[in-house]
Amino acid sequence: MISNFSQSEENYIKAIYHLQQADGSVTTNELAGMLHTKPASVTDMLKKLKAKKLLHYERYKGFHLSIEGKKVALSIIRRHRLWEYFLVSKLQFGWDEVHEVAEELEHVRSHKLIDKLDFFLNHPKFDPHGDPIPDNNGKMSMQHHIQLIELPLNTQAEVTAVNSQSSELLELLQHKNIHIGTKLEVKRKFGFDNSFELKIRNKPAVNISKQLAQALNVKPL
Amino acid sequence: MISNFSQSEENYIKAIYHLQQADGSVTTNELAGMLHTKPASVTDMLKKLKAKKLLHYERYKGFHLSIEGKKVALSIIRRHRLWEYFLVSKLQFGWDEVHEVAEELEHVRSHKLIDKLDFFLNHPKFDPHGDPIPDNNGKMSMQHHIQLIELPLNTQAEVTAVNSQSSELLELLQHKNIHIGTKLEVKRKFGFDNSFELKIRNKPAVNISKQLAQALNVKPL
DNA sequence: AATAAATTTTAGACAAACCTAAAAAATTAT
DNA sequence: ATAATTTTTTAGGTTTGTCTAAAATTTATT
Repeated sequence: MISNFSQSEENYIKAIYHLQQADGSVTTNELAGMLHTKPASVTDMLKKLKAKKLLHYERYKGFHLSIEGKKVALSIIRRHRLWEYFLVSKLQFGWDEVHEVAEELEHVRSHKLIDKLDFFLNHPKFDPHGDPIPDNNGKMSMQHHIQLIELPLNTQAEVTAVNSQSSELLELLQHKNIHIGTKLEVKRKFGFDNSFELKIRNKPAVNISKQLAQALNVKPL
Repeated sequence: MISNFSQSEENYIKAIYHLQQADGSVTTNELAGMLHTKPASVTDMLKKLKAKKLLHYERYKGFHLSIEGKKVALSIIRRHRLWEYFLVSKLQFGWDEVHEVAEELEHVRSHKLIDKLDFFLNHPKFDPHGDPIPDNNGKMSMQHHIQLIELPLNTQAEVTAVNSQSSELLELLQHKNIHIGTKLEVKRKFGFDNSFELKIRNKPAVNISKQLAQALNVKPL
C-alpha cells in the first residue's frame, strides 16, 4: 500500500493514463511525444513499469495501465489537481500559471499532507479548469458537461470547464467576464462564421467566436 | 539569478550552511555524517560545488560556503521554513511532524510560488520551532533569545523557540501548556536536580526539569 | 505479395549521485 | 621525529534515466 515511485515513473504513469483516456491504448511514439523524450527511453521505462505490474505491455503491441497502475495514476492526478486548486484559490495564481508548479508539487509524497490539504481546501470536487479531482479511492464526480457548441438555443447552462489552459484564453475570458460557474444561455448562432451570441444574466449580450465556444464546456441547468 | 540546483546539491548546500554556523568551517566526515552518506560521496559533490563557485574548498583542508553559496542556502532555508509554517498554521500539522514534508516541499523551485506563499501566510518572521525565516534578500529577524536556564529569577520572558523537534518534547510541552509565545517567569531554581519552578500568568506554578529547561529558548521582555 | 516506410526495440554510451576498497595526506601519540 | 591512526581523496563500479545508431518488426504502398 505504501507505493513509492520515482518522479520519472510517476510522470510516465500519468501520461499513459491521459493518453489512454482517448485511445484506450497507447503507443511508444505517442508517449515519447507527450513526455518530450525519445522512443528508446520509453521502451526502457515500459519494461520497468511492466516488471512492477503497473501496465500490460507486449513488445511491438501497444500498452495500457493495469488496475493497479490506474490507481497510482489517479492518486497522482488527485495530488496535481488539489495543488492547482490550492494555488488558484489560496495563493491567487491565475489558472494559466499553475500547471508547471503543480507538476512539481504533485511528486511530494505524503498521504497525510494530501489528506490535510484536501480538508483545508474543503474537499473540492473540481480543479480550477473544471476537471474533477479524484477522491481518496480514485472516484471522481461526474460533470455531464457538453461543449458550448452543442448547447441548444435559449437553454440555461453553467460554465464548468475549459479545454485549454493558455493564457490567451484566460485573457479573453476575463475580458468577456466569463468564468467557471458563470450562468449563461445561447441566444443566436450565426452560420456564416459559426459565432454565437450569449446572454449572461444582468449583462449585455456578448459575441463569441467558434474557437472560443469550442474551448468552453457547460452543464445545462 | 535563475539558480537551478539539483535536489542533492541543495541538500548539501543546506547541510554545509547549518554545520558552518557552529564551526565556521566544515569537514568531510561531519558532512557525510549529517547527510547519511559516505565521505567519498561528499568529496565528489564538493568538487562539483566548488566548480559552481558555491564554496571555498581545497583538498584536505576544510571548506565553507562562498557568499553566493550562502545566498543559495538562505533561499532554501526560507522555502523550508515557510512551508513548515504553512503546514502547522494552515494544515494543522504538529510541529514535530513537519520536518520531513518540508524537506521535500523546499525543493519545489518557483520564485512566484514562494512569494505568494509568503504573502498568503502574511510574511511570518519565525517558523513553528521559533527559527527565523529569511526574507527575499536572506535577511533574518533577530530574536535575541537565551536558554531558559540562563533566565534570571522573576524576569518576564516569552518562549521563542525549542531546541529539539521530537514528539516527546511536544507531548510534554502540551501537557504543561507551554507553547511558542507563552509568557512566563522563573520563580525558583532547585540546585539539587536543577529543576525549575515556573509561573505562567493566571495559571498555577509548574515544575520543569533541567532537560526541559535546556530545550526552551526565551526572550526577556 | 513484395518492397518501402514507419515504428519499436536492442545495444552500447553517458551523466548524476551514490558506493567500496585502496592510496595519500594530515593528525596524534610514542 | 617517527610511527600509528584518522581523515580525506582517488580509482573504479553500480543504478537510474536518458541518449544515438542500428536492428527487428509492423504497417503501408505499389
